Amino acid sequence: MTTDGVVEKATGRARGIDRVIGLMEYLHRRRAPARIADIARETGTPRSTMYELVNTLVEARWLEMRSDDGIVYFGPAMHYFGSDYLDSVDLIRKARTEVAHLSERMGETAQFCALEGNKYVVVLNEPGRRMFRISSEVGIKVPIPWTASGRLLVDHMGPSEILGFIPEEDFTLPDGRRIVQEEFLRDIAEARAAGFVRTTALVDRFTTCLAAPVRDAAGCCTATICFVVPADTEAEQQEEMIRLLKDSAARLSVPQ
Amino acid sequence: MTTDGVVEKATGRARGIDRVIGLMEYLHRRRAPARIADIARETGTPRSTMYELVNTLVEARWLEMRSDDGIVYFGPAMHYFGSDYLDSVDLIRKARTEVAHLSERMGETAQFCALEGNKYVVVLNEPGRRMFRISSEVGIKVPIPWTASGRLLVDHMGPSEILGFIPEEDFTLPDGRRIVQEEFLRDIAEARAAGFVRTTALVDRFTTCLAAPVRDAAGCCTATICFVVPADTEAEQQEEMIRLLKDSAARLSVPQ
DNA sequence: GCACCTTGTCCGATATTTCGGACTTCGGTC
DNA sequence: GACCGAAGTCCGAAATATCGGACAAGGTGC
Repeated sequence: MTTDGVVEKATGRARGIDRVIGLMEYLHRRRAPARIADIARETGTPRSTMYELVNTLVEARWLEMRSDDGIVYFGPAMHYFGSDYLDSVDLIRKARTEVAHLSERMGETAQFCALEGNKYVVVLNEPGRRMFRISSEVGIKVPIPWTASGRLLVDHMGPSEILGFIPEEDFTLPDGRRIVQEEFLRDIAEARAAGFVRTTALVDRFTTCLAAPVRDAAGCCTATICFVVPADTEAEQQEEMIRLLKDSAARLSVPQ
Repeated sequence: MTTDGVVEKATGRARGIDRVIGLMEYLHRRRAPARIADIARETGTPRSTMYELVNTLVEARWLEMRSDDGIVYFGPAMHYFGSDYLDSVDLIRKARTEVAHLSERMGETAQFCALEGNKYVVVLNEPGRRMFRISSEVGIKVPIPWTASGRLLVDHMGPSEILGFIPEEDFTLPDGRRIVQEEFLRDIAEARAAGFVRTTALVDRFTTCLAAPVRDAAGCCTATICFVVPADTEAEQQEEMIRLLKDSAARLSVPQ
């Protein structure tokens, strides 16, 4: 994966701001500090340009030098801006409280998820108290059929609309298995009727995901709130989690 | 307040990236969505340039159009990058758990604070359950003497070093009152001995702040964890909070 | 010691981005 | 209905940011 998105003219010249966007998105995909030269190579940016830009960004604290060895990653300024964003969106602000309560109460990973285009993203993630934390990565796009929440987030569409909306290749799981479209559509209908959804061993063999829909005034599922737990979690405990999720989801939803 | 920081050549020309940094910092200071024309004026950027940049940033989801009326504010990408930052810093990741527990347990606002240069900043803020939430703003620089935590964060320095480190004008509170330097130094010594600090009615007349120090291997206070509560909170409850803070702080500190 | 690779800095040329200003809409006010 | 200000778009000119390549400083393997 190289340039992606950076519009270069024929000469290979690009605006600094476009280079910076490419750089930040690269770091986000990578989810780990990177060497400047690597960033330059992977984003298709000339080395001298990248050094120049990184210096500017480090000064602004958008990036941070790690282990003063030419390794950089996101800096505190990104957290401050992101925090401003979370505070500015009413639904997300309320969801933070809910997710925190859920995670604290059950000691399991709780999340708040939504659609971004035709992909699923985790918006909020509060890890549980487990040693080996089960949790997806915030802000990473994932095919809709790979997730429990995905089955709720498209439930306002008709079957053909859903299949038109989700790219064909998204029905193939990371391990190569295929999700049968009819089963997927059936899951969606059942989830809608039940007011929650449960999936087990979808992307991860030992994980169960429980999710409840957050609905807007039109009854459209705009987001979900969910637990991510080990697949062998006691049935009774799962029932309690579903109750809690439904309560939280109701508080976040616009009363019908 | 205009340009601030944006290095303009004599002609008034500046790099796009510098303009963008100015724009984001303006929004952060403002803490509210802004009209594009206002951003341009307030940051000293030509209007046509600002429109161009905002379009680019909206497309990248760094900014978001609010109410499609030319009003913009931070977008989800900032949250994703900020989230990556939080996860990448070990101390902050641990502090998130502590702050969440504290806030949940007592129902009051809990925070994790640090120094940024010679100013104090709130890094993590978990609001309590109060109707009128008492809470400072994440990522906003505040003079050290205005805060309880500030009295811990400089306790590795000598008196003259401290007074040299903190700008003279930072001893003046927002309402014009002066903090006497000798008293400030005494507070610091007492706080160090007690292992916590309490301040009341410093910036805000009705607020008490309780803080405990997080120390590194050298015993230097690199951060604090604190509660922000109404000044009339029962003494007994405050004692419990102090106990909780000390426990949390100990878990975050490097064992001496 | 030598060859080789990587990191980081520096410099001049030129392709391009920024900038100012003109212009069109739109909405409100008198 | 005329006037005014604000929002947004468009365009050509020129100041300059980006780029390639050269270079120095380390580090490593043989």
